Amino acid sequence: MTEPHHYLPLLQTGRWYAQLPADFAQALLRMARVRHLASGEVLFLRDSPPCGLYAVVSGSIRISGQSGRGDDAREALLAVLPPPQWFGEITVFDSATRTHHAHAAEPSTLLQVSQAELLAWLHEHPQHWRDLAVLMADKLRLAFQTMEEQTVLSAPLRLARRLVVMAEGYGVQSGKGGTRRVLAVTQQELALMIGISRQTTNEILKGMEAQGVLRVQRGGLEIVDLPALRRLS
Amino acid sequence: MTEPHHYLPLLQTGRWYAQLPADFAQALLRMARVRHLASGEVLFLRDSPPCGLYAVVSGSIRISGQSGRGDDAREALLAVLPPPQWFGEITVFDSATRTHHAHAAEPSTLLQVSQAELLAWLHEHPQHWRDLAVLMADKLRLAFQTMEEQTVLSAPLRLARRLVVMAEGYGVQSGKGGTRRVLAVTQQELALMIGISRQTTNEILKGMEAQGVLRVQRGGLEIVDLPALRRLS
DNA sequence: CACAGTCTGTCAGGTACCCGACACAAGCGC
DNA sequence: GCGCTTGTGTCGGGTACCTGACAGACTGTG
Repeated sequence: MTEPHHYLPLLQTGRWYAQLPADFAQALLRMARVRHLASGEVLFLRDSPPCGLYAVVSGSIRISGQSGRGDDAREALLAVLPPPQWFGEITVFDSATRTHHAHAAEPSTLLQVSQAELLAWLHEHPQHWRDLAVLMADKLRLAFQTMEEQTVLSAPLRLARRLVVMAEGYGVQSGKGGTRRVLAVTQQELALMIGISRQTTNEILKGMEAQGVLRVQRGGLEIVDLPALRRLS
Repeated sequence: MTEPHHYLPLLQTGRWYAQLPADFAQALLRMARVRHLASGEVLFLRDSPPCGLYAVVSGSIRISGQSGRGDDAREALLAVLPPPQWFGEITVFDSATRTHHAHAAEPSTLLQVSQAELLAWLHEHPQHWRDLAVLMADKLRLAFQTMEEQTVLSAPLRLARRLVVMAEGYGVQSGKGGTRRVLAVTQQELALMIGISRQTTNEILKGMEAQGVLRVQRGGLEIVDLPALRRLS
């Protein structure tokens, strides 16, 4: 499984990659090299220099940050990215430092396209800057939506919406790709994502379980009735 | 003042525009046309089709959204953009609908670059897709930072940070451009931006005033000690 | 197997913030 | 000048959510 092109079928299920012009899609795969990460291993840290563009092809990557240094440091979890999500594109554009930490949440496999190689290729094919920017546009739309929900909605609604987004793979699925019924995320992690306590998360989840919307399991949960979950928000 | 090039000196004080390659900077100005908006006038609404790229050159533009339709609609205010901020670029990349409403907060002047003209020009100069994308990258970085603060920090800290960001013109100033000492924003608007109530906002501001960090005025506030404000966060 | 580590479930007490209410001040049209 | 609208200042009661604590369940490891 060290051949990047092995993952083409998987990547094709991603909305962004599937809609790329063929030459760009092929070039990305050609430039990519496969990397394996052990559980918890660091991919990059906040404020570190650019190291290219990545795609998750197995496992999942925790994207996190932490505000407040020292002992009162509180972790903020932005997302846990599942395959076939692409990430790390901001620094390709501005060559500045990383906005977040990226760790493997479990043993994971990535495709890495090196910054230098990608820049060189885009220099030769500048019309594809736009295609890469579309990836960023998708994230900005998602970020705006999340920000608005965070300021306006109550904790139960935020949690319901977040579960919907996660079930849909952060909008990454292309059409019939279907949704994830089982989300392997602890209650603690959900709490960090939406900015509430672990206890409150548990209480809300239990309430949803009582309504038959989902089933709580150890280390995750299973979504039973996604339409109902969507209706909750 | 109907000549776009009249605003060149102002635009040059913006970090993004100032760093653009000369041909792109000139082309934007050449394609721009001047638009005047009365106070409260609508520029575009959420979900409306693309209408191009804008720059505020006088007055200010309220970027807002609203979650929850019907009577329980709560407004969320994303930002009140001052000159020389550029905005509206997401739809240039993906041709999808607007993410927010845009109203004039006061009598305002804008430069508008039409979607079709800009796309045609970029088709001829594709290497400048990257430069436009840098504008989006700046916003995504700011959005990530805001999201993290929103989930991790308490109301007083969020308010302090927001005031710092606003004083610095949302990071738009280039170097010595200096900071805005007077922010023309009501307590109600501040409350909507950081997701707290008007009353709490008032209480926090009064506390800061007691510390001599700022002065509260009708319809706005004056920042007296920006370093102290920064220290509060 | 025993044991440690991690995750879940639940309670009780505290508090940050919300909501409704109302008085007051400043600007704006007539 | 007068009233009208918009924004500020402040209070008191309610509640959503937090913190800390601890017991129980599951899982991997020696």
